[in-house]
Formats: sequence, C-alpha cells, structure tokens
Amino acid sequence: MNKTRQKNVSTLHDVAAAAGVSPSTVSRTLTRPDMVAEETRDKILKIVGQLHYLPDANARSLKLSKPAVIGAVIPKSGISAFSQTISSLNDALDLFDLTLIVSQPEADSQASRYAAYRLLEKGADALILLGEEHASELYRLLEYRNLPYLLISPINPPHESAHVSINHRKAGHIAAKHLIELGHKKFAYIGSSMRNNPRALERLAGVRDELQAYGLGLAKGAITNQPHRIDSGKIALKYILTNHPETTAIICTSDYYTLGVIRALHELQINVPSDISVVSFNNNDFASFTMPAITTVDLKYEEVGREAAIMIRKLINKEKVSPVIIEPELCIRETTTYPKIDI
Amino acid sequence: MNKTRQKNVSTLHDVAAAAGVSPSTVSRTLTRPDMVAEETRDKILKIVGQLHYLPDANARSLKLSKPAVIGAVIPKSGISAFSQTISSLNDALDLFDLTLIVSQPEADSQASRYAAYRLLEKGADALILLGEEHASELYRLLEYRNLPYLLISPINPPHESAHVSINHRKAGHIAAKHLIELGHKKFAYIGSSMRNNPRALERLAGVRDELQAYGLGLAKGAITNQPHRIDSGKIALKYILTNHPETTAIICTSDYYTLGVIRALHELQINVPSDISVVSFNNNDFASFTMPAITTVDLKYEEVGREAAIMIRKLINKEKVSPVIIEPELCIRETTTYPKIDI
DNA sequence: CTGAAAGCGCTTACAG
DNA sequence: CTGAAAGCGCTTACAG
Repeated sequence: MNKTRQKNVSTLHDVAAAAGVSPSTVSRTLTRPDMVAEETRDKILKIVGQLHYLPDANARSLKLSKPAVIGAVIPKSGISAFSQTISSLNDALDLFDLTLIVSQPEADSQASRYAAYRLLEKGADALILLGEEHASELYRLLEYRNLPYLLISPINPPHESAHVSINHRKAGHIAAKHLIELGHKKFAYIGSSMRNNPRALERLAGVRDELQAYGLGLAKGAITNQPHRIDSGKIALKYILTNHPETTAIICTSDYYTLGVIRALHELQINVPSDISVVSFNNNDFASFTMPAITTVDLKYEEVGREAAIMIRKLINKEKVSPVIIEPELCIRETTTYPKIDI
Repeated sequence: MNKTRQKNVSTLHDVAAAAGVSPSTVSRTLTRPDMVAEETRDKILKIVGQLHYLPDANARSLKLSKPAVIGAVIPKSGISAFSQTISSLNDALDLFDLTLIVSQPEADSQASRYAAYRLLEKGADALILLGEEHASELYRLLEYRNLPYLLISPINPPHESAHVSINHRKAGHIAAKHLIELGHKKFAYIGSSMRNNPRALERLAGVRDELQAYGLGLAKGAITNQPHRIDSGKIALKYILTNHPETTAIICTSDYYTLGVIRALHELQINVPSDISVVSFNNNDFASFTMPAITTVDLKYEEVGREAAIMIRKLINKEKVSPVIIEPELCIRETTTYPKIDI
C-alpha cells in the first residue's frame, strides 16, 4: 500500500556521491578491496560507516544470481522432533553464507507441496524436504527447474535422490538387541499413531527383524497405537498388560511417549526397570534428567542438520554427492535391566 | 565460482515469448489478473504451468522494495527455551506473507550485533531481538536506517522501544505466592548461572518481592547458581540442604533444572512433594509427563512469538504500536503441596 | 586504479 | 486491454 515509505537508507550511489567516486569503485571496495587504491578505499570505507551503508541483498543476488537461500519443508510431527535438526541446519548453513527459511506445514503431501511452492516464491534456490512422501508435481517441478534438493530422513528414498537419512531400521535393531542381550523374551511395542510416520514404522520393522533373528517375536496385540496425548501411555500400557501380562520389556516410539508409559507403570506399582524394562528412541534433551533416566536410541537429529547443510552446498556447487546414512547410537541409562524372572 | 550455472528456469520473458504477448501483460496476469482479458489470461496461465514458471523473488522485491523478510536474533540460551517462540513466530509471520530468517549467536552483545548485521545483509527489512542488552552501535544503526525492530522479552526495555515482554517478575510472584498459600515458610532458590540471563534474575526478584510482602525471605546462601549440567541440580541441592535443612520449598529457574533437582531429592530419599515442594518456570512440553509432573509457571513462549509477529507487521506498515506484556500462568501439578511440619 | 555502460528479472506509470 | 520504456540497486566486463 504505502508506496511512499521513505526509507532512510543509503545506496551505493549515495556513498559514491559522498566520496566523490563512481559507484563501481564503491562496489569494488566492498567486494574486492585489493582492486582499489588504499587511499580511495579508506575514504570510501569511512563514508560507508558514516552513512550506515549496507548493500541491498536483493539487488546483489539479482545481479549475481548465486544460490543463497535454502528452503526447508519440515512438516509438523506433533512433538517437534526436528527442532534440533532445524537449529543445527541453520547454524551450519550460516557458516556457508547460506540463509535458511523454513516452513512447517501439516503432515500432508498437498500441504507440504504448497509449502514448498511458497518457499520457492520467497526466493529459495534449493530445497530440503523431510521424508520422501511428496506430491509428484513437486518432484516434477524440482526436476524441471533443475533445482538442487535433498531429502532428510527418508525411508525409501526415490531412485537417485540426494538424501541424508537416519538408519531407523538399525535403531530398531539396536533397541531390540539391547533388550535381548539383557535376557528379555517377552516384548511389547508402544507407539503413537504411525499412519503418517514411516520413520516410526521403520523402527518397528527393525525391532521385528531383530527379534525374529533370535527366534523371538512381538505378540499380536502387543503393538499399540495411540495418539500422543497425556494419557495415551496409560491406555496403551493397560491394554498390553491385560492381554500380555508376561511382558517384561517395552519398546517405545519416542522419549515423550516413554514418559507417559513410565508414569502409568508407576501408578500400577510396577517398577522400572526391575519389573519391566523400557527403551525408546530419540534421546531428547530431557532423557538423561528424568527419573529414571531413559535408556534410548539416539537418532542424531542434530547431525542430520549438519550433514544436510554440507550436502545441499555441494549440490548447489554442482558437486557430486552420495547419500549419507547416519547410524543411531544406544544410550544405556536407567530404564532397562535384566528381566526379573529368568527361566 | 561457477558462473555458467545454466539455470533451467523460465523468466517472465520466456513466458511472454511463448504466449506471444509482452512481458508487461504476463506480469499483470500474475499480479492483477482482472486487468487482463480472460482469453489472454488463460493462454498465459497455461504457458506458466507448462514452463513451471515462478517469479524471481529477488527481482520482485527489488522493484517493489516492500519489506518482506524479518530477521530474528535469538542468542543461544543453553536450553533452547525460545525454540517454541521461533516456531510460533515463523508460523505467524508466514500468515502475513513475511519470511523469517533467524540467527542464534552466542549470548554476548558483540556476537549478537554481528548476527544482526548479517541478517540485515541477507536482506532482513526488520529485526526482532531477544532481550534489550545489545550493542549501542546496533541501536544506532537501527535508528539511522529507520529500520522497524522490536524487542522480545526485555526486562528493562529502552525508552520508547517497541517490545513484547513476558512479565517475569510476576512469574516470580506467582511461584512464590503458590508456595506461601500452601503454608511454606522456608524457601530456597536454585538457578543456573544468571550472569547472562536478566530474565532469570527478574524472576528471582519477583520471588523476593512476594516473600517480603508476607514477611518471609530467602536466606543468604539459599540461592544457588550452577551451570546447567546433568549433576548441577544435585550439587545445588546438597549445598542448600547442608546450609538450610529447614527448607520445605524450592523454586527452580527452569523445568530442565527441576528434573535434576527432583532426581537428587529422590536419591537422598526426600519425597517430592511431601517433604519438599518444587515449583519452576517455563512449562516445557515434558513438564506434564514427568513423574511427578512438574508444577510450573508457564512463561507463554509461543504467545510471545505470535504477538511479536503481529507487532512487527504493524511496525512495517507504519502503524502505531503499544508494548505488549504477556502474563504468565501457574500450572499446578504434582511437585507442590502443604509443608509436612506445619508449626 | 577508475569510470561509463549494460544488464540481472521484475513492475508500473504512461500512452495508445 | 496491451505494449514500450524506465528503473529498482547492484556487479562486472570493457576501456582508458
């Protein structure tokens, strides 16, 4: 509306005029100082300071057309698991002089498609997308425009796509193996609704793999889905205890969820870990501070952000990239131990 | 480097050529469709689709010079208390078609000054700064360039500055009052290092105010500072229990910190809340899931983000703004109760 | 070492 | 309803 917005902002021109030189020289002073005579440079720099001059980013990148802004589409996952990823991505990108803009749409392929469009309209030169389940139109646009992009934490990355993924299946293996080595035989799995969460599904698959390798299994009904709410841990737990009272070990899809399960266990006077062991995934900040401290498989979300920054930069520079797969790591704390009744 | 980066990107020109019209008409079709004949419009829109055309954000905003990107400087506070603020800010800004870019420097006025400069160079048209302790050069630059900016959660906002603040003092009042009403008489305060955290200091002041109003106080040495680490809660607690064994209520500077304190209390066989009550600040996601669930004063960090978005938009539109003060709210859960020994 | 000129991709009065 | 032209603020060959 207000087009007469008088910006009290000096331009290259103003600086040039004040210094009695041409705009070209001011520009050079700022971008390649060694091409300018010291005397001229000093004079210009002084004026730059006096006038609080700052180059206009839009004009500069219009001229340079060098990719500078990275858009990230990170759909909301309820418990903001990826805020660490976003934060580390931002820091790492900043080191490369790249700017991050992020959009957190609802978890839905159409919503994330439009989120991506908006990011592109806002000037994103490259895209980082969470997961692989995106609208085919989006993939087509990306290919057509030849836009650098990569997938973060996909489970089945489309052929040839650049990606940095977390080995969720391995995370499942690790969690299950830990319990097996402790001597557990009867397991249950508690997760929130996994409809929209292929990552959680993959961890479950990993757990199954591992169990099977030892001739063990997850009884039917020993897998429970509940939306992530304050009492969902309790509901899930009651269900399992009713149907599978022999359970000595529970694998939980996330640390948040685990909190609810531990509470419920406590209310039922069931001791963790001596009666029932619990392992989970993520290793959130609070996991080591709780009581008991949570044994969990660290999914390395920060590392994902750092690696994604490195990879997107290579893509922008037209360098070859190979997929990066991040290996999760077990953090043994206080919610797991040997089963009580060892036959 | 690679200047021959062949961008497979169509421009307004390409679309115009393909449609057999002038660039002006294409531009109008996209920005004010009603100024263009339906037939022309349809033809153009079709080509736009075929060519996957997306306007160049830099060129557009260079021409329009309408503020579109907001920079936020949110120094790292160890326990990422403001990630909720950033997230809600991002969402709210997006609704206004504003783009957020954020920088999280170390907590240091020079570091945040340079962070602000970088944001400006990256194209920020307005700034949101956490707290009020910024380099005077930064304030001067902001004033000189007439840049819209606001302060988030300042304690002593500079005269006339736009800001959305949290009533940290009131938060202190609320926490103390809750304990007082429960009948507590002997209090201790545990916080992490408050050197760089005027907000935590202000909460402490609030606690003192309230205590004093009831003729109570915080004994010397009943205030402990420890860096926020896994065992700092324990160290702080031991100190307090040694010097002030009569303590029945502890006020903790954050929910994270509280976790450590509860653990330590538990290890010392001191029951929470029946032996000692604990209140804290923040109301982090996990606070209601822990065991016991944490009684805490919600500092409303998300609301801060939303309000900041609204205010910065007004500033950009040259509208008048008045400071917004957000009132904290007590969440009573399970870590507080009446003192055991009520004389 | 410095300047004049062209141009990055758009938008928008101004004519017609 | 549409087009030619100017210009947003920069950068960078190209001359000198």
